Amino acid sequence: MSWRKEQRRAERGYHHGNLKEALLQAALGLIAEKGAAGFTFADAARMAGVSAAAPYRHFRDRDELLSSIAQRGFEQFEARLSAAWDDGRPDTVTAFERVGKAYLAFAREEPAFYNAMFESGVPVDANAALQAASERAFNVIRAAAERLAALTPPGTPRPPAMMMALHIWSMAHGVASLFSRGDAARRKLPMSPDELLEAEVLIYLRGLGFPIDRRPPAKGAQPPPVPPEAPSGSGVPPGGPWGKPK
Amino acid sequence: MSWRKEQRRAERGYHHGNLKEALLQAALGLIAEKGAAGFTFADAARMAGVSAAAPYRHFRDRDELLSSIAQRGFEQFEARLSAAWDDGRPDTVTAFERVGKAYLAFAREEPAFYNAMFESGVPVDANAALQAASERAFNVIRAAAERLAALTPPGTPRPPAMMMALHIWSMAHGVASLFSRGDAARRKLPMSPDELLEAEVLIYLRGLGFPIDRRPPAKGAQPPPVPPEAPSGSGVPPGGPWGKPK
DNA sequence: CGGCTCATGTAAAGGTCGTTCACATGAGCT
DNA sequence: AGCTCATGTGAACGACCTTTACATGAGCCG
Repeated sequence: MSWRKEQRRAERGYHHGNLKEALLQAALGLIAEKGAAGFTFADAARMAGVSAAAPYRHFRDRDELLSSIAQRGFEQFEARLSAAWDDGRPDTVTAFERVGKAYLAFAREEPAFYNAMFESGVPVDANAALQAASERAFNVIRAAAERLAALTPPGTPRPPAMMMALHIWSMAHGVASLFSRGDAARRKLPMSPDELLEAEVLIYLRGLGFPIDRRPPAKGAQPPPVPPEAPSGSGVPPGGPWGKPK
Repeated sequence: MSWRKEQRRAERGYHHGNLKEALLQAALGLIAEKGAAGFTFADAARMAGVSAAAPYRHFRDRDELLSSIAQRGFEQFEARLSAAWDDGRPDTVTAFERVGKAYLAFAREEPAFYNAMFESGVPVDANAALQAASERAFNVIRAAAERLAALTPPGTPRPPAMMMALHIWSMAHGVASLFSRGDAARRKLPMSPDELLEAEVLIYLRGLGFPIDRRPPAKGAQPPPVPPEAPSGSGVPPGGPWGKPK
């Protein structure tokens, strides 16, 4: 079994050259497989082909590696939410919906990052950079909420954007955490997490007075979902995010 | 250091007498202190005054202890949600709100249970009893949603109760998980988690067509009778869940 | 009352981890 | 060519999880 290590050594020499990056990648894979709790520093080192002590040249301890991953996660998260938001194009509500979907997509497609960010026990304030990254990601939601709040139809009280942002975040995180990942996904559901979240957000927005028409996740092209920022006078249209009344 | 063990032995004899229960209690305390990840089987044994191997007479392994705790947690959770629901008294909406508060209160007051139930990585289906307990707890929310759905004002489409229940659960879990516990609570908020969730649920319910007046837990009842509910010190000022429009 | 049995506890040992420390290596600069 | 310092190694420590062989004694049976 030792030839393996010798071979590695032969291949890459005494110095790895890019160990820090290799460790981050290895950890990412391991977390995706076994969760942040199951991931071990030693495994990451083995996977990178170095001794168990080597990682300590690049990370103070296991927790620092974990919080580095969480930080990167928040950065990618911000990028994806930003892209989804696309500065509110083509219209605010549609873009807002897209952000919600992007949230779930990230949780689903990047389980390792999501795990490190929200389920690993790494405190948000473990690290200034981590905290900053986390806030930048949240600020995407916050900015979107700001724009949405500014659109409240006349006659309706305008909700604080911060509160809206927190609400949306809690919905997205709740759905992702309960129904959309790992063993949590084993709960039997009458609909997909995406549909669940979409309906939830639409109902919520309607509760705020937004004129939301019925339009689940369907793609069947209807008229432009919401005419560009023109609050139609209609109250609560028939139908609803969940389909036809019974 | 060994006199300690000897003394324990002297106090209680070779056989502990109630080790299983003692281990559960010890684990509960340790989880509350250091989280499910930080809790160790050995520590629990030490705390109960037995050798490290003794717990294996009562639990197959560490995970089984954890899932036992999760199961008990779901049982107590169900009890508290049921009590809060109180079969919909005095009126459905008020009782529903109370369930939401009870959810957060449980997450806050029983961090060890909540941790074991939702954040420990124990899969819900690790154990048939665990899964059953989890479903019973959810069924309280589901039953409440059912009653609420039956109340939808005429002319409004009736949402599926199951979906409502899942929405409410995701909101409560999202708020609890992000803002109401441990280091997550370190995020700075413009309002308390309780207020946040309450506003969120009210807005959601309004989105479903419920005639929610713009003032959550207040006592001065308007159309819906809200007699003597404890004001619960909610700091939500008049003017709706979010305050006055600007 | 005496003895048997089996649930319950103990000690010891093997394996894995996280972490530290003294030492080895070699890449890059002078 | 030689020096230096970042980077990697191996060995060692203590803690944990888990298994195994053995010890204890509570409860039952005759």
